[in-house]
Amino acid sequence: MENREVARILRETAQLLEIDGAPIGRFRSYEKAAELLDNLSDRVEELARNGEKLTELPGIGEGLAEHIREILGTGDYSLRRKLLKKYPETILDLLDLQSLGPKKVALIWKKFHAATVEDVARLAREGKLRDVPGFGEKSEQNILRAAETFKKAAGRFLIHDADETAQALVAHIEKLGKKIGAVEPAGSLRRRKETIGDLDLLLTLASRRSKETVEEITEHILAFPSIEQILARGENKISFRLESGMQVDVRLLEAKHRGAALMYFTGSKEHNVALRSRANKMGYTLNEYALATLEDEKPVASTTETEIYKKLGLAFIEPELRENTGEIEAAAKGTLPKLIELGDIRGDLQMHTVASDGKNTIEEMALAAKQLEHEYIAITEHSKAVTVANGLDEKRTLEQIRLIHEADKKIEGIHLLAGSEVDILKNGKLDLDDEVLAQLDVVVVSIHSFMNLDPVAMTERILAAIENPYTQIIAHPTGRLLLRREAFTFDMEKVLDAAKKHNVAMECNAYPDRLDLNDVHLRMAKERGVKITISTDSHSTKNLSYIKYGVSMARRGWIERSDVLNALPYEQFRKKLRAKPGAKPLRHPRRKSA
DNA sequence: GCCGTTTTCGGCCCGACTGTTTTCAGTCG
Repeated sequence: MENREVARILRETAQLLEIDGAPIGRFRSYEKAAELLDNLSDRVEELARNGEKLTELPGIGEGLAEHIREILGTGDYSLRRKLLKKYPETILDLLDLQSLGPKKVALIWKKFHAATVEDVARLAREGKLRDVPGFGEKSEQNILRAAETFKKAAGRFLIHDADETAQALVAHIEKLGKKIGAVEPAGSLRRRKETIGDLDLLLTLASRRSKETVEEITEHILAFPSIEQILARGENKISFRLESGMQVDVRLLEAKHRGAALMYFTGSKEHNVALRSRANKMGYTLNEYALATLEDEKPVASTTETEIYKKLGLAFIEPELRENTGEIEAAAKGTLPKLIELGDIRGDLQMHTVASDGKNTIEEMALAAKQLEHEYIAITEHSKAVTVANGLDEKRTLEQIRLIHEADKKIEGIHLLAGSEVDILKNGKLDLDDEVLAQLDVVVVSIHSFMNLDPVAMTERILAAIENPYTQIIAHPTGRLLLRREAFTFDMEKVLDAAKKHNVAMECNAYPDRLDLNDVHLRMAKERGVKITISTDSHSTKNLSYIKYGVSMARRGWIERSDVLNALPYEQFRKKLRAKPGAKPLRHPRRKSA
């Protein structure tokens, strides 16, 4: 059983307990256990099987250890089942409705036995909810709107959609000119998570807060086109929903609070909770305004994040690391990684041209990559098994190799490598003959079919591909498509161990729909010394800039420059890439002037 | 249900906003 499945059962139990009116700490324990498992790189099933003490995990005591064992053993949990006899499972959907929380959901259930979004929406439409204490006409309207949104979308967005929206909003707000200070995204966008729920923007006022300026700023922000609904409008916060369904929160703050606010609203929630607990132990209290002494609430740091971390005895923690997965301990010990940066990237090792399913030619891709200051790229068309993408067979691949090498001679300032994104067939064999594989400069392999194999067969399939002596890089290893398709299930640990053994690199695919490997897997790879490549999988020149999303995912995975093959200069990169059978030593590389 | 530099009992992050309740509970992030 996967960690996230155990976590889901625990989280649902927590929600049901909360609706059931359990004491705050009890359901919090279940919530915390679920968070822990979601972020654990070890499989809890393995830990339990190897007789490891689950109680050594923070927040897991005798009770929860026993519950987790029950879940692993039976696939379900008796308390959850018991609660689900009392409440229908759909009641959990109601918690997703804005303005409804556990208390109100419990009231609605008690009075009407309504437990689906549709039922509650009908009660609201019929004006029956206003008789419940704590509800009124406004609440009914809010519930109706929330029910609409619930139907429309799961409410999460890809990082580049959020990025674009944030840029447009920042540009709009910056038209206020000198009336404001900085406008900057916080929240999960600043942490560079792969999907974003709400957009958090922090607006620093240019001078002391006054009613008139706040009013003027608010009016201007709310004139942003494509606002669908205003959710809140206070002196500190404006919330609205865009037509895309994305919710935006803009916080207005004074410059002296900027560091504390940035920290607070960047999160993650788990990181903040841990920081506040640390602050408490050190005699401080931390909120969105300042770090202050517990004794007399005297502020000691608030303007920059760096000074607040410093007062807490911590090095500055990059936003991508703020998930409470060991970064605070590392910051205290001074052992934080020096994360890879966009500027470290020297090449891009996966892209397509018009020969398969790309939009641009070899030359166009090369020139666009040169603009991004890449030193080298690999052109990697699909192989013949991917018929929908016009994959290349052996003959066309050989011709493509010739064309790439020809273009390489013509184009100055960038090395062009002849690659292929070779399909891993159902049985683990590669989709091109060895003679052709031998002639490629870069062999990237990946799965595009039979994605629902059982975990054992899928693991065997990928291991077979790794053991193939021509394989150099496994592309988008888990096959997930964000918000659309779950990852394949296989034994990542075995795969990574094999990759290490055979010097096969694992890709961090930078395409915003993929971002695969993810942060947790990248960290597992790093711990084993497996090399990483960060590539865009571009299908047009425009996609080449997606490399930044791959870099931020790598940063979330604690990856440093030395872990990444395509952060190496050209010649070193070619030397470090897995050597193929019969490969001649690299002929004296022609010096390419940049 | 967990946990301890105040603690083996009693608290569990904390402040802003909304709507309705005329003094505050519930929700949200």
